[in-house]
Amino acid sequence: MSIPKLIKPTESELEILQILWSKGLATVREVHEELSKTKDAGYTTTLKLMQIMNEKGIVKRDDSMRTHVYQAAVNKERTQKHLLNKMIDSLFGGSPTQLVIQALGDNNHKASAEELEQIQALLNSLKK
Amino acid sequence: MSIPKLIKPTESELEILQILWSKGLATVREVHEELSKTKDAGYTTTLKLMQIMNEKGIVKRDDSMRTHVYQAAVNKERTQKHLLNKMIDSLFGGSPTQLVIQALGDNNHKASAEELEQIQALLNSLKK
DNA sequence: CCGAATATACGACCATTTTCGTATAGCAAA
DNA sequence: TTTGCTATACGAAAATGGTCGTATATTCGG
Repeated sequence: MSIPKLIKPTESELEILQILWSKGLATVREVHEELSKTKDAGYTTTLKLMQIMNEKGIVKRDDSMRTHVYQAAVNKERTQKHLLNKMIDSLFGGSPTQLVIQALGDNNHKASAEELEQIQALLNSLKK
Repeated sequence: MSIPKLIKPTESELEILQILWSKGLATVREVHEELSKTKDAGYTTTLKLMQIMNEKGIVKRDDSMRTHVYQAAVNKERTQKHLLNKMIDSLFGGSPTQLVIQALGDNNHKASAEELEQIQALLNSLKK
């Protein structure tokens, strides 16, 4: 069994990963278009980033065509969990509860009744 | 009215902030001693970090004595919330629920029965 | 008063991340 | 085939974060 490697994507890499996670497969141009909506950077910048991510093994690419096709090489949930753990340790003294409380009390991202039920269900299963 | 400025502490700065939040007031040496428990860096490194944090306004210091006394200049809860929001947006598609689920399902940081109750209480109050 | 201990200030170095200019090649329409 | 668009490759500058050496000042014990 292969231990999931320690991945620590940078800010920019995370932005690209998000796009790849949602698209599945994408070319540099597609990623760049998407990125341009919220960010202002040149095409070659995006290209370089993705090339480096490829070297790091964060993404995979099919370069059999002239236009290369990329996809994420790291698991979304695992990456989320990993970064979340880091935040729990570095910002919440190792207590996920504190984090959860802050997250739920967040007024910018209100949770819907439906979502609350979802959490309730999880909570119930944890209580046992 | 002045909106609290956007703070984005680095990893190292966060470590120092944690110590300052717990101690209230502390000298560079005290912070350094504490830091040394988990990290291996020279005294002047810690000093420099804290000097920079002072310039950035992340910490305040009283330099009326030879040995300066530092304290955090940013609010703990607000900083937590701010960084949490960033993570929710950048990694969980804006859904705090997804984050909460990941956090509660974390096996590295198991929540105690007591903590679960705490979350339950919060959940109850949110449901109304 | 002298020297050791301890404090801050400051500059420099190094690694990493981010940025982009430029070179070069494929491709397709005229 | 020539022109123009689009692609990748590559190198290098710029920005950032972290590290520490060294200089200098203060304090205190003797």
